[in-house]
Amino acid sequence: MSKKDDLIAATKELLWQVGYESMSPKQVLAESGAGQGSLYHHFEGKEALALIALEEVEAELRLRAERILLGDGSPMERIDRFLTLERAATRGCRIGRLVPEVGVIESSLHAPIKRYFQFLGNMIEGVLLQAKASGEIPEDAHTKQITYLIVAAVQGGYILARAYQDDAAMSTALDGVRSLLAALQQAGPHSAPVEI
Amino acid sequence: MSKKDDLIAATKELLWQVGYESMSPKQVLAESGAGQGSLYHHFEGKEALALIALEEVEAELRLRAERILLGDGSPMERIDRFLTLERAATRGCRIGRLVPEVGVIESSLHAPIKRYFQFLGNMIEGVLLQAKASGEIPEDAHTKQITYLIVAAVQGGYILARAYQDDAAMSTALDGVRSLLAALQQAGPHSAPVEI
DNA sequence: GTCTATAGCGTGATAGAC
DNA sequence: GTCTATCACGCTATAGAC
Repeated sequence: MSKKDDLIAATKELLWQVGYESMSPKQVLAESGAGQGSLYHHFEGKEALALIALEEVEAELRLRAERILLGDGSPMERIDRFLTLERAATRGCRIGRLVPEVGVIESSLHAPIKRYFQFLGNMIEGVLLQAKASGEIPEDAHTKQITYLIVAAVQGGYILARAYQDDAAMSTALDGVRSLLAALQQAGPHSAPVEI
Repeated sequence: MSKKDDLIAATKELLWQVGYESMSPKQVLAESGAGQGSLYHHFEGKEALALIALEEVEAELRLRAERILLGDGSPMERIDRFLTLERAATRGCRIGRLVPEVGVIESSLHAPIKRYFQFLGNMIEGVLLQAKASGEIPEDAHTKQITYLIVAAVQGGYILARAYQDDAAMSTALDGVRSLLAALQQAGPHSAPVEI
């Protein structure tokens, strides 16, 4: 099982660093120390290997989010802890960075990506509903919109940090969310959110 | 000048659709109808062609943002119009979609990208400062953080829409920003934003 | 289960005719 | 200024020895 695991580990790293389309089996072999045959013995090809690797990444990120969002503290404290998580901002999101690639969206790799965002959204919205129930945020706050905003701000924060080549850009964007959520918590129960 | 322009137009389209690393000169030739020699007569190579194309995209997106953010209406109305701009959400941002690629960030293509985000940030923050001056938002609102949040929400909105394969996901995220900005406008002048 | 060798194709770029 | 023909190389995948 050793070489197989080495191949998966190398693929996880390369998917993060160079993405799927630009990741060559040759690079995977070099990074893992395996020979040509090992890859095609254990996996049907590049896509099958990437799928296994990506599903592992998905599990890791889900676990990290779960630990915080189902952890200690009031609902809004947990949201805040999620927003202040330490992230390798300029490296980009291990899952979100793959989304622009056509070869990802139009292949089996789309499934774990969509699943991850759905999971994260459900998790965050659940916490926001708790915050509403406990009175931390107004009754009429739009939890679905705020959920999507939080996820988008994280993803966009990665993009900004990479564009500026500066981790701080992501923190600034996420502090913006925290700042507006703080204002929401101060607002009365009838703060007239946007109509759709 | 005809074939040269055709090559640039084809490159702009392909940069959007498949990105930089996965865009082959062969594709550009097919899409533009030009022959092999035309590309290398007018440009030094793939990177030089992509740079010209990307600078044109940059100019187009700057112009679009400028028209809205320096246009009619109160400052916060203009921000709102920027957030409700019609966007090809599932296609992704023509500039932001290139950011995850190593070959983009580590090449001459990085410059127009960074420049665009700086321009957009300056523009939005300028409008937020006007909003502050006119009393539309509280004196102590953190304009830089909110600026970064707005840009990140747009970029992340594109990612979400593409991950879900649903344009509505982006609108929902941006409605989240609009909703929180509306709450901010309702809030008093001492709404205690997050401390950094 | 792991390796080396190699196939078949597409890439980015060049040469040189018209 | 535009074209076709071609180069050297790297890609994904397969074959077959050990």
